[in-house]
Amino acid sequence: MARSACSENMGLKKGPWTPDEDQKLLAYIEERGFGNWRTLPEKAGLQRCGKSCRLRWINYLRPDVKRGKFSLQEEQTIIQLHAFLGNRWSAIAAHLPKRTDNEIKNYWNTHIKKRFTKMGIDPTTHKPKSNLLSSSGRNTGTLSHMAQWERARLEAETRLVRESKKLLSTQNNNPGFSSRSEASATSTRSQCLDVLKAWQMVVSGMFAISTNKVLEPPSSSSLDNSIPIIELPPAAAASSFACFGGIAQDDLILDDRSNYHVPELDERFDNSMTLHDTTFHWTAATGNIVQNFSDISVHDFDYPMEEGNTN
DNA sequence: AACAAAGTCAACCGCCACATG
DNA sequence: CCATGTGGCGGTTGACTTTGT
Repeated sequence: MARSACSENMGLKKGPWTPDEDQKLLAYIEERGFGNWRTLPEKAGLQRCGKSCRLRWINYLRPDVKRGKFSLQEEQTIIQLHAFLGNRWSAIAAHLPKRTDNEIKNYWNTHIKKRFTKMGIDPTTHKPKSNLLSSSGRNTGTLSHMAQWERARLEAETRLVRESKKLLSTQNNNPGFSSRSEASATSTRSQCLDVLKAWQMVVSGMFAISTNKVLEPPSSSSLDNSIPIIELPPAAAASSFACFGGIAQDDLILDDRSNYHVPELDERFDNSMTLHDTTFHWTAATGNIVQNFSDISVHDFDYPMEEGNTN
């Protein structure tokens, strides 16, 4: 049976929401929870389709939605995560508390993307356009490897969220509980700052290797063989992890090959994917990308400062 | 002041994945 | 398995606002 799209639902209103409609939706959800989006509009006395209600709630009415300008930190996070994830806005949004995927997508398309283009950087690959041909092999290899990690991790997160949904379905009709999406997002956030952590470690690794560079022949089967692998000297690696990654030095375990592991990440990766090796290998190829991030992020814009940020 | 162009962002659309029967 | 319903996602649109001439 063919499904009817929102637009095909006769007599249903489209376009901008009125304050009255907002009030109806809000009141209904506060009182009874949202349960089934498809049947909600009728119960709430709205001439809208369920999808429209859901979107309005998620992007605008939800009490924990943060609106307004993006801070410098938020923007950096978006850029970093976009390098890993591409246009997976919901995954990116999971790392930005109180921001919606739609808002992030809009911000990317209207602000960041333009700035990238202006600076001659390809917004898709995050690489200077002039370097696309010459260096694509190296960087693409690194990023795709990282993306592989992240893809697998996201799959695991999806499973987690699905499990939590089952739990939450019992709470759905509790008026005090605002939204499943909210709960899912919260659950996801609490579980998965790994990417950011990992990225920050990439950055820290890059700085650490600047004076202690040790090149080794390719060793990991999971890495592009053309990429020279840089092993962080234990001391440098540990201190930089502790500084940048938000991971205490005590959390790191040194294995018999002098590689550092983060048990928390190891465990999570083990649960979510097949990794040949969860040891962190940072490649020189990452360097220029990170440099680009910082160049771009501080480029001629006024940023609202986060509380407590003295930059 | 009037108009055009550019920018912004809320909302829609179509597709997909997953759950359920 | 298959059919169907639902929620969720990313791409896109278009109304509205701001900026430039």
